[in-house]
Amino acid sequence: MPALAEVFREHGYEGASLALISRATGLGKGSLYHLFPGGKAEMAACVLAEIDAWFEANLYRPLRAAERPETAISDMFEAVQTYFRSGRRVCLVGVLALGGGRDLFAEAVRGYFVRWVAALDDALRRTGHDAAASAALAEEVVAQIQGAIVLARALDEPAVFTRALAALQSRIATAAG
Amino acid sequence: MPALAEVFREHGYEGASLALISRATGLGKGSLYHLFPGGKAEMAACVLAEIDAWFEANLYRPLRAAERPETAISDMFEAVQTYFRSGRRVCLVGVLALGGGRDLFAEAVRGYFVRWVAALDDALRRTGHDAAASAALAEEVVAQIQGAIVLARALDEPAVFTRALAALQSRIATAAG
DNA sequence: GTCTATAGAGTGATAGAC
DNA sequence: GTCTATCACTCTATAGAC
Repeated sequence: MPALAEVFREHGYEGASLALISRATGLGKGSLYHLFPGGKAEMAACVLAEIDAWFEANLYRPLRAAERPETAISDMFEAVQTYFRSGRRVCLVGVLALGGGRDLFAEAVRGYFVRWVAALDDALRRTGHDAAASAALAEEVVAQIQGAIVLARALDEPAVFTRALAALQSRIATAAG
Repeated sequence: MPALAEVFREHGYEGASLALISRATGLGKGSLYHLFPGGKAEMAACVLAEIDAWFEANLYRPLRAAERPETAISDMFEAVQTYFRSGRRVCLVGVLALGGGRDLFAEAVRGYFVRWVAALDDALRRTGHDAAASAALAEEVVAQIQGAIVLARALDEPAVFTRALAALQSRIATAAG
């Protein structure tokens, strides 16, 4: 299942052929269609659901529930840095947002980002930002993370991603009131 | 040719089939292979070259050459807003950076972003930023633009893109010394 | 005739579905 | 493994310009 996710990340939805998936997972086509009767679309949907669950458990919930929101935000950046492997690993949800099977997964893609922004907004507000500022900042932070992945991959410089996260953290710290 | 670019933007490299390209451009396969003997790869390369030339002429050169860099930066944001249709239109170079024929076009993709960041860095420096600050800011701005496209598409809210550009402009203005 | 642009049937390979 | 559809691509034929 992690192998399946990696195939979609590396090749996108259209580029992830059943042959590639079969090789990466070590499963024959028969096994794949037994596990996912809906075919490739269901495979991608399952991967998306798993990603969503991971982010919900490891990022969104802590951001909303933490007693110390500053710590939760700092933990978020650490988790993001690890998860995206300093920008070497692509965000599948972002890839799907730009193209590929966009219409098929529009709802899941939308939910992922809506909840990320909302959770971060929640945490920022509890650090003392007023409503308007925290909403805008949350949106900027999530967008910057996505853009940093694009730029780090394009330049083949993971340092770009790391720098972007550091800059965001310091902006949040100085903006906090 | 603009139609060709739009097919790659909308469907990515792998997703842009010759059938789609043929329909979108109104040209038969014979014509396409006459114009682009190298096939699909050459079509995408030509589109990339055209995009690159457009950005060079309309963004990079003005940023580097303008007598009033503040105006050039402001013009850049206006051009970006128009070009990406408030985030409704995707950045093909960003799409290629994330997946698809990444290895085929790595050099072109890298050059596009390197020159964008460098040109903006140049302009920012001439507005009074010191070298370190302007380099960091240029990188952040370009990444934020890419991320804003992802987020605006994912949420299906072009306003996200417009807001992001406005926020960047005000950050540049307040940071200027 | 030569050259350039067009169209489209037809190639083997491979896609996803079963 | 077997299906059909579709993939990128090749090839032949045709049109008009000069």
